[in-house]
Amino acid sequence: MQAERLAVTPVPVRSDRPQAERPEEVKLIGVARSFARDQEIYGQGEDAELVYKVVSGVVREVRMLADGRRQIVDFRFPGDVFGVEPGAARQASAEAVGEATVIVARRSGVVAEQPQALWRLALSDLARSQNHALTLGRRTASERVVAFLLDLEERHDAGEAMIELPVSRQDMADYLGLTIETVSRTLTQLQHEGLIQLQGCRQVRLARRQTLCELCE
Amino acid sequence: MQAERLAVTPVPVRSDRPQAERPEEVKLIGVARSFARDQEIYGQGEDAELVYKVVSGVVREVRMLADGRRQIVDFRFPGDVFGVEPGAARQASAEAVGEATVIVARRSGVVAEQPQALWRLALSDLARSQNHALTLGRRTASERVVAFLLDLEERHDAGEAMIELPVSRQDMADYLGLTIETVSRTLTQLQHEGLIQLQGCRQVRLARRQTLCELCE
DNA sequence: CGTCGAATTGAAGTAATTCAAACTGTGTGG
DNA sequence: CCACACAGTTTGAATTACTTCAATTCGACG
Repeated sequence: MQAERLAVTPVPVRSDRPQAERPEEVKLIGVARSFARDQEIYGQGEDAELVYKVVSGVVREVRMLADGRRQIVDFRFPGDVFGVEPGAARQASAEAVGEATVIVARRSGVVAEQPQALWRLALSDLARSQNHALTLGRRTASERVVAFLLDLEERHDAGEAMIELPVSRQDMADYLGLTIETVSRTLTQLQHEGLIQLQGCRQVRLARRQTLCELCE
Repeated sequence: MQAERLAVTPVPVRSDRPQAERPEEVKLIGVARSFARDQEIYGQGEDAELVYKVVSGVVREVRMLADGRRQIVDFRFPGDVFGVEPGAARQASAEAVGEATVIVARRSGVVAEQPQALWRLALSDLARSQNHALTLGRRTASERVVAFLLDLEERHDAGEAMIELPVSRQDMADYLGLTIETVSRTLTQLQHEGLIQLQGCRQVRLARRQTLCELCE
């Protein structure tokens, strides 16, 4: 786990993202740290004095029940800031999905310097979360999977036809409130229906965009 | 729908709520408006230039799918501020659950005067929403209902034994991602297990608190 | 007392889960 | 370079929690 000083954020702004979604970038100046696959960045209940920005890799925010049931509350991609909490204690834990590196900064400093940007961030996270609640509460398995794929594509770098699934089936399942088997079955079913094409288990091409979008209303 | 000028907020702060949850009250100065049962306060897609504070009654925030499936994203009780959005357009609609009166203010004014309080509000709404996602994604029907009852009790005014269910079975169902029948069955089942006592369909007493809490971990 | 919307209860159906087995692909050591 | 091992994924069959559809009951209100 190396640590080095970094000038501001060297992360390219994704150009395809609508401006409303990224109103102003939160700028983090701090130390870079790398985490191994599945390594915990912070844990539920810990002190929430640090905030983070993804440089590379993917991070998942996780809430767990005592018996091990797991809900992934959101994924964080390069450029995303995470770890800002309402109270002193972390409500969720954060883990590196694969190898990931993040910039770490003190919460207090960022709050003092960029209150506006942090507020916007909280509001857009809230909107995302409420959307997620709609998915979890009212959509069927295939609607959930399609919603996830479309969200991925929207947050994805380029407009390439082939998008990379950055997370395992288990992570998809824990994000979508399903089991790994249901996710897998749903993907192959979508493929049979000609709505997507899978290439290995980590590459998807979305076909018939229109139909896919309609599936999520 | 009467409208009159109101001095600051005449709403009593709930004393039982932990301080961390209500770090600083957002103060709204504005016009009071009353809404009839099921009346829309604002609709999905409308311009989000106003913010609201509940004076009396209960408000639900609703997201809908095209075919009518409905997810209640949160309930707002007296003292709660709602309607602050990340963008220009409303992501959800808000409706009065029963007769309700709210204070209305311009977003821009509140943002200018109380950025800090609004930020805290957004963060605590986010925490609530992520918790809700855990419930919707990973909890069973009885766990969901118990979680709802405990949340209600926590937000409830006094420490009275009997708590009033402020919403219909349909609203509970749409909040918990269940059907009205499942909610009803679950409540009677909890009663048979001696975990709650129902008095009519709007009054509940929580018994065996410890066991109830353990059900939600 | 009768009416009407809301809630409860019952029976049948189903989407998703669970349990179990087979497959795939990737890295490792012979 | 091939064979093996192993983790992740896919597929299958049986089960189940929740839904759906259909009555029935409750309770507030004229």
